[in-house]
Amino acid sequence: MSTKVLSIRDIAAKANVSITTVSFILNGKAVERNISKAVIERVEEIVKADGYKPNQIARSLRTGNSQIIGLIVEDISNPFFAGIARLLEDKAYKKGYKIIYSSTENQAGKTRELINLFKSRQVDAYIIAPAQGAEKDIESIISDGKPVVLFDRYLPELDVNYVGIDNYDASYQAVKHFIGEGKRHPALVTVDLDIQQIQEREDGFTAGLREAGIEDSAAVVLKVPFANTREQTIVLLEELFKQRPDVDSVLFATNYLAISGLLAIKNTNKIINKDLSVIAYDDGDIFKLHTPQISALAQPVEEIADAIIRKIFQELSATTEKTIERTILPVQLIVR
Amino acid sequence: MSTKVLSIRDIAAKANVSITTVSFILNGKAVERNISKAVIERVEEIVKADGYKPNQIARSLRTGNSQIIGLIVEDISNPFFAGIARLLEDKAYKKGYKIIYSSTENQAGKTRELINLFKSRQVDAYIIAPAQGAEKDIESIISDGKPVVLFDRYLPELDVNYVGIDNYDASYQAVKHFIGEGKRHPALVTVDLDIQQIQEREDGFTAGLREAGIEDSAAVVLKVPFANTREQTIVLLEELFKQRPDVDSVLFATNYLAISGLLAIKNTNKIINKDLSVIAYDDGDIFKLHTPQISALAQPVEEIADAIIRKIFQELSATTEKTIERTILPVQLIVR
DNA sequence: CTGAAAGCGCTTACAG
DNA sequence: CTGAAAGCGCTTACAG
Repeated sequence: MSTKVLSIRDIAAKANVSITTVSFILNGKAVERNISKAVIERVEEIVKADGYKPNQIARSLRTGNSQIIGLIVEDISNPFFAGIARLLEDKAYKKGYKIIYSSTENQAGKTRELINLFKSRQVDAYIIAPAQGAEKDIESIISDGKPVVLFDRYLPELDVNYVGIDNYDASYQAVKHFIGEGKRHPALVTVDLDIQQIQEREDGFTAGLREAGIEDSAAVVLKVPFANTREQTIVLLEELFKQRPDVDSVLFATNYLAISGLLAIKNTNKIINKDLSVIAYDDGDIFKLHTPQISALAQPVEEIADAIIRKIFQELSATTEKTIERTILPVQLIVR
Repeated sequence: MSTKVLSIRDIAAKANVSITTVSFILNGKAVERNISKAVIERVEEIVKADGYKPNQIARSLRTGNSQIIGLIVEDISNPFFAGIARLLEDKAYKKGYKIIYSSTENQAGKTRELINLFKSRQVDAYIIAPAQGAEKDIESIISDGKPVVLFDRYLPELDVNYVGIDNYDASYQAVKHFIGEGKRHPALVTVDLDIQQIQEREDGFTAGLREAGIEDSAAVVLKVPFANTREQTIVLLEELFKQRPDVDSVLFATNYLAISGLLAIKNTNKIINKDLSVIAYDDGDIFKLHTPQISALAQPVEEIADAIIRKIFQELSATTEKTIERTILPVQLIVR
């Protein structure tokens, strides 16, 4: 039943040459090795006819690289990460690289396991939206000399490539928009993670308020526990709207918080755009389709994916010293 | 800069034993090999202290398996596939397996490349939502003796495990619901792919109409080209609603068609639930959040993932003859 | 123009 | 209770 898989040895035998010759032909070094046209053609024909594919495992063991890039995100089913993953996959594919990905659920332990897994699979480069606490593990791959690009979340202690957005400015834009609409009581609904990016989203928010002459003490900031189920979050938000009826605008710091928030608002008697302005981080179909449509801080996903891939391949082909690059991309407020 | 990676040889040297002994200890065969407690402890301590991880590439080359399952879907950024991927990832992880995934964009050529890639990486099993035309390639992995489970799409010519839903009955339920609401002119918006699953969705629809005494000739079925951009699809749908003002209910055969459809309906003067009943295949946040909420044919994703994983691991541990299993799960119409 | 041989880091049948 | 050695399928420095 299990058909025998061909090896380079089989091809060499069929073609009456050594495996060395076959290997050189397969790796495009036939010309530089002055292998005769006749032999090249003979071997290529046999390879094609038999559908021979070199065993990448053996090749990896020998060469130490794998043509695989490891991608580590918090949750691949989050549309933002799924979208980035898809873009990275396309772009890497065109250069002959594959992406393998896995979710960490924002646990440093799981991140460590994944990094170890990827290490033991000899991935050639890493793209990581890191969980807090993963610093040591990330350092270890950097010191292995592998290209590493962090995105979405930044680890300040680490001297490493990063592609992200200007979270501070994004939140600031959002508040400015609220104030421009005459709102005086904006709220921020964020997550209780101690992540630089999340902190920046809050800082931009409070800075915007301060500029508008609204005191810090008047600011409404709700930090939703990361581990909450959606149902728990909805209850929490309903409570917020009940206790603070003066809130006239809300900025949601993540797309899933915005979704919970919209569901919570449905259960109140607040009417969006009349009683309450809403802006969500990350754009998506869901905000376009909502009635009314929801304004969003759209991350430039295409540019993010481009910047990541560019840096990865720059380092993969680097002969010279690597330079750390931090790319901060602007976010566009889409008003609807 | 690049710290030296440890090998089993280094550990053996440090512990003053042979690599054979280290290997047996690492693979939990220390007891059956009667290795002394002292040696076991010494080796384990060194392994731990040095953070040694066996090179999986070498292990794969030697054993012929990889503890990796390959997942091939049409588009990982589609929420249905992203959700399934995440569930499979969790379930496989618990059994010590990793999932690697890639998107085919429904092209047989890309499917072939991916299968070849996975083959050359020696994945242990395959989970595939197959594109039409991939039959030969799938046959080749089956004849390699690897476990294969298809899902979402079925290839009738192939004698292979499958996990799917009862598409015929789902569409039939939807039509029945429309008729129960007094609708007499249901439309089906589907895709022009020649896939069994899509055909079944149409067959259930027309069967429901026929049962209600509505003639085939009166049925409105729009087949949207697969390659359409969203904008093209929206134009097409607006055209449909203009030309067939009698349509009083619509079943969308995929989640992305429903999204385009809802956007198109926004541009007409039709009011959902008043002028037009809507049911979408695949449930999601987007339908829950829409105003009004949209009824959906919810695929039992958890059950689908469970059935796939169960079959995969059953075959991976199979000592006896494998039996082909086809699991068809019921779909629930969620009326909103 | 071409090949024999070493070696990547493991596992395991065999021997003692 | 433990180890020497073969071999998985490649790549490549070296030799001719």
